[in-house]
Order: sequence, then C-alpha cells, then structure tokens
Amino acid sequence: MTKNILPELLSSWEETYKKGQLTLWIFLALKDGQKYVDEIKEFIESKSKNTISCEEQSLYRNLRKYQHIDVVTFENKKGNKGPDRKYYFLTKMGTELLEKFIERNIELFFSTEIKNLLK
Amino acid sequence: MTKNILPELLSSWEETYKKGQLTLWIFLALKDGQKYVDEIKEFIESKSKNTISCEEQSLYRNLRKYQHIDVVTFENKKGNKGPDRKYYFLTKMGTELLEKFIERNIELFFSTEIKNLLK
DNA sequence: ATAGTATTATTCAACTTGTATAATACAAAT
DNA sequence: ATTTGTATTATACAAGTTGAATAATACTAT
Repeated sequence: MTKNILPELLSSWEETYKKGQLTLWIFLALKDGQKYVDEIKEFIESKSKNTISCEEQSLYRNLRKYQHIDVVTFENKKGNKGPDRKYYFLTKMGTELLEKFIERNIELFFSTEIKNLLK
Repeated sequence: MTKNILPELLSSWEETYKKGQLTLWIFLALKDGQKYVDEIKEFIESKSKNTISCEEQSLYRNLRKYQHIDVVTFENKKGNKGPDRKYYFLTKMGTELLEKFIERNIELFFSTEIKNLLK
C-alpha cells in the first residue's frame, strides 16, 4: 500500500506559487480602499476564496518595505479598542505602479489562450 | 529633477511575482505535449506574451526536481544536431497534480470578482 | 580534431514567506 | 494602579525559488 503524496505536493506547490503574489493582493486591497492590517488580511483571504492566506507579519513587512520607497503610506485612526490603527493606502506612485503592473499583465489575466490551457 | 524609479520597481516586482509561477507554466507546456527544454522555454515565453521569461537552467532544475518525485519523466529522441534530446512529459501523478492545482485555483483564475478588482 | 548542441552540477547572491520570539504602545476593564 | 487585549515594530532563522556564472560531460556532424 503506497502513500498518496499528492496532497503534500499540492500544498508545497501552492506555498511556492503564492510567493510574490502577496504584493499584488495587498495593492488590490488598498486600491479597494484604505485598510489596516487586519482588514487587508481579511480582504485577501475572502477575495481569494482562501486560496491565498497570509500571516500578518508578512503584511507588515511588505507594507513597511513599500512605505520606505513611497509606494504606500498611512493615516492614523482610532479603532474600537487598543492603540491607533494605521490605515494604509497607495500613494500616487503606488497607484501608478499597480496600473502599470496590471497593464503589463492584462493579457495574461484575461487571455482566452490561457483559459484554454487551463481547461 | 527626480529620477523616475517606476520602471525599476515594476521589473523588480515582476521578477518576484514570476517566482513560483514557473512550475505552473512548465506543467502547462508539458500538458500541451511532450517537449524538450528549448521548446518548453519557447512555449512559455510565447504563450505568456513574454510576460514570463526563464533561464534554461531554471527549467532544468525544475524538471530535475519533479523527475525525482515521479511527476515528470522523459523520453530520448534524436534532434537535428547534437546529442539526444530529452522530451519531457507529465506522469500520471503529474497530470493529477496539475488537475488538482487548476481545480483548486479555478475560481481565482476565472472569477469575475477578481476581474473587477483588476479593472 | 573541431565546433556545436544538449545536459547535469555546483555555487553565490537576492528575495520572499512562515515561524518564533521579543519589545513597545495604548485603551479599556478590573 | 494593575491587568488584559489590541496593534505595531523588529529581529533572526529555515526553506524555497530564480538569476547568474562557471564547469564538466556526452554526443553529433563537419
């Protein structure tokens, strides 16, 4: 009786696949409207139908990186509890960056040829 | 006069974004029919409209990895010149793996919600 | 012999995520 | 005043991938 290793393979593949997509998801979340970390996480997981999950640490790291290069910035707001929340949003450059990225990949996202490959 | 760093940001982002997608592209290439490395490379670059480029070394490494776990295998064939070419194709498990991956991500690929986000 | 094609292997740099751990800050409840 | 819970920042390591460079091998055709 041989062990079925497909589920392991699949999850390890998906873990790798996810890498690098997080930035796109974060940007989409912020394009949708300013959000703080918890909301970004929730946005990504629900919109991706739980295909993309992410640790908050990854979000913080990612957001910090893009703050440093003036792609993302934030605004303090009071939450229900605890200290102020940082509501992140895209800067002008961030918006342009996202647009350029989408523009460059639009064929990839929507091409019927790709769809056929996936069928 | 400030330097426009958008192109740099974009290409560095895309480099990261690409990581992890290569496996999917290789599998799609092999699903399309058995191919040797040069053909796989050409397939990926043309089908992705040059959005995804890849070094042959990456293909070899990737293929080797999946050979070891019985997801990909090959068949020797003579080329026009040089030594035999290895024509790679998916094993039964490889085919199942690809199907499971697509099945799990199908909503992500085709969801109209995602499309709207990208608009 | 020589040149060209195809493959395998190793190493380093660069990057990202997951995970763990720790520290800080502040608000509200007790 | 102390404790609890929330939100954030920081650091470090493991694991994984690609790009790039380099080297070696094998085989064919000229």
